[in-house]
Amino acid sequence: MISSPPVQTAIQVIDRMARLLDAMARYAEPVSLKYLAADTGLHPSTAHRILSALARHGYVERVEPAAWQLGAKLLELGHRVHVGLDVRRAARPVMDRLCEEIGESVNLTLRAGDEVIYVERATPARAIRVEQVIGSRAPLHVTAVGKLWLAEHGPAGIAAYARRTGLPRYTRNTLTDVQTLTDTALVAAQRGYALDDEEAEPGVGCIGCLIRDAGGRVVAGLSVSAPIERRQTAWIPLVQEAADRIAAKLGYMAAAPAADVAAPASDVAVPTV
Amino acid sequence: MISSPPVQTAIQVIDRMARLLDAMARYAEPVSLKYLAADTGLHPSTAHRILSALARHGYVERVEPAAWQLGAKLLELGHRVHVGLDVRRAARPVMDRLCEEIGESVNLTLRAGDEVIYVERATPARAIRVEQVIGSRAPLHVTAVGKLWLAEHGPAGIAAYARRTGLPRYTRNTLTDVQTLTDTALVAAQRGYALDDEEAEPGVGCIGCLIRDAGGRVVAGLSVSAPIERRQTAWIPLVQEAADRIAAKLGYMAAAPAADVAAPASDVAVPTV
DNA sequence: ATCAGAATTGCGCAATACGGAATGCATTTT
DNA sequence: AAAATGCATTCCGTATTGCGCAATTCTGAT
Repeated sequence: MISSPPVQTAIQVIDRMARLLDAMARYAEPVSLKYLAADTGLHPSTAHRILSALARHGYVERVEPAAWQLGAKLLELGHRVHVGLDVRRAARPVMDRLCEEIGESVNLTLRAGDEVIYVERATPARAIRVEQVIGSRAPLHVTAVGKLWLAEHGPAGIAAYARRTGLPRYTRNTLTDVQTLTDTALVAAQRGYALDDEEAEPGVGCIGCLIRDAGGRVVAGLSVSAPIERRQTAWIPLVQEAADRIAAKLGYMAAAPAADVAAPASDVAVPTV
Repeated sequence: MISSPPVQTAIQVIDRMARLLDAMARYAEPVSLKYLAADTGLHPSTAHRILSALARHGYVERVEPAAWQLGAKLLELGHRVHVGLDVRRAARPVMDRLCEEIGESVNLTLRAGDEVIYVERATPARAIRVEQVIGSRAPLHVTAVGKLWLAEHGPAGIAAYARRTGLPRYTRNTLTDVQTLTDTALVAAQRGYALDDEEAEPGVGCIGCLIRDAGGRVVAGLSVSAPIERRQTAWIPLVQEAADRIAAKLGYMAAAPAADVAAPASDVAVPTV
C-alpha cells in the first residue's frame, strides 16, 4: 500500500483511480486492462472494477471490449476549470496566430504560489517542437515569464522567494544565485520581455512577456518555447505585440512607452489558482 | 442523467466523487463544503474526506480554508483526452477566425454512436450567445451536422437509426417522422450543408458542414450556432469554406464539385469516441 | 470576549471494496 | 479439429476500508 506521509486524509480507491487515470494519460491509444494493471500494480480484477465504475460516469470509455481510454467527462470538467477562464478565452486566437507566424509552441501561464502553471497552448504542426503539458507547473526562476513575475515584487520579493525555495537547479544554466537572478529579472522587466536560455530544460529556449488586465495587474504570462538553436531574437517584438493584443482585450491601456503610469507593482496580490 | 444499462459494477466512493465534481462544475466560484454537502446529499464529514483525497491528486483545489474548486489535474487530463486530437488541433485556428468573422459560436463535433459530442468551440465576446458544453452530447437527428452524418449511411441507415432511437422530440420543430428526416438529410447532404431550425433547443438555429480526412472519411462536423433571429444564410459559404480549410489541413482533396469521387459512403466505420 | 456556524478530526463498527478463483471468449498451437 | 493459451470479466466470502456520529477546532461576527 502507499505509505502516506503521516496522517493526511487519503482514500484508497481514489488513490488507485488517480493511478489508473495517470497511466491512461501516458498512452495515446486505447490501453488494455493488462497494461493498466501492470502499470499501476493493481490486481486486474480491482483495476477492472474501478475502470467500470469510472466508465459509468464517463471518466473513461471502453472502446471495443478491453480497450480503455480517457473519457469525455474529463473534457467537460477540464473546460469547467475556471482557472483564468477570461484570459484563456481572450488569449486563444492570438496564441494561434502567433504560433502560425513563427511556427513554434506558444504557452499561456498563470501564477500559482511560487510556480507558474500552464493553462493553454498552441502548438505548430512541425515534427520537432516543444510541448508543455496543460496543467503542469514550473518554478518561477527557471522560466521566462516567471522571472518577470519575480521582478514585479522587487529585489526584496526575489530574496524572499530565494529563501523559500532555495533556487533549485534544473540545468547547467539555471540561475541559482540570488544576485544574478535579481539582476536578470530587473533588466528583463525593464525591457518588457524575458528570455529563458535552457534554464529549465536543456535544449529549450523561451521568450516571455506579461499580460495585464484593465486594472494594470499582471494576470498571465505569454511565452514562446523553441529548440534553442531555432529561437530568433526577431520574434521578441511579435511576442510583445501578441501579449499587448491580449491585454487590450482585457481592457488594459498600455502606458506611454517611457513612463510607468500607476502600477503599484510592489505588492501585487498573487491570484491563487 | 444518462441512465446506463443496469450494469452492476459500481463503487460507492466513485459515485460520490462524481456527484461532488458535478456539483462543483455547476458553480463558477469556489464553493464551501456546506453547499457541496447539501447539493450532493452527503454527510459533511464524508464530503470533506473525499474532497481532501481528491485534493491530494490535484483534482480539486482548496483556495482558502473552506472554498473548493475544480483543480488543474482536470485541465491536464482533459487535454489528454485524445478524442479527435488531430482534428481539434487543425480546426482551432479556423474556428477562431470564423467565430470572429460572424460573431457567433462555432462548434466542432465528433460522432459517438448515435450522438454527436462537442469537443471544441469558439465563442464570441458578445453578451447573448449560444454555448455548448464541451464533452456534452446530442442525438443526431436534432443537430445540423448530425443530419449530414445520418445521410452518409443512406435511407436504410436513417431507418435503422430511427428504429434504434425512436426519434425523440426535443422541441416543436424536431423532425420525428422518418420520411421527413430522410428527405431533409439527403437534400442537405447534396447541398453540402445542413440547417437546424430550433430542432434541438427553442430559439437556437445552426448551420453545419462535415469535415473529411485524407481518406475521404467523415471525421468531424463544424457548425455555427446562433439565436435563430440573428442567423443569416449569408454565413453558409463561410461555414463551408472553413470546413474545407480544416479538411485541407487533414489532407482531404475536395472532389470536383459535381462528381463524387470515391467515397464508399454506404458503410463508413463510425469512429467510436 | 463571547458565541455561533462551519470546517475538521478521532473512533468504533458495518458496509464496502478487495483479490483469489471461476468463467467466458478469442486466437494460437499441436 | 481439438486442445491449450492468454486475456477480460464476473462471482463471492471476508478483511479492510470508508462511514457517520460526535467531539474539537477554527473563523468570523456580535
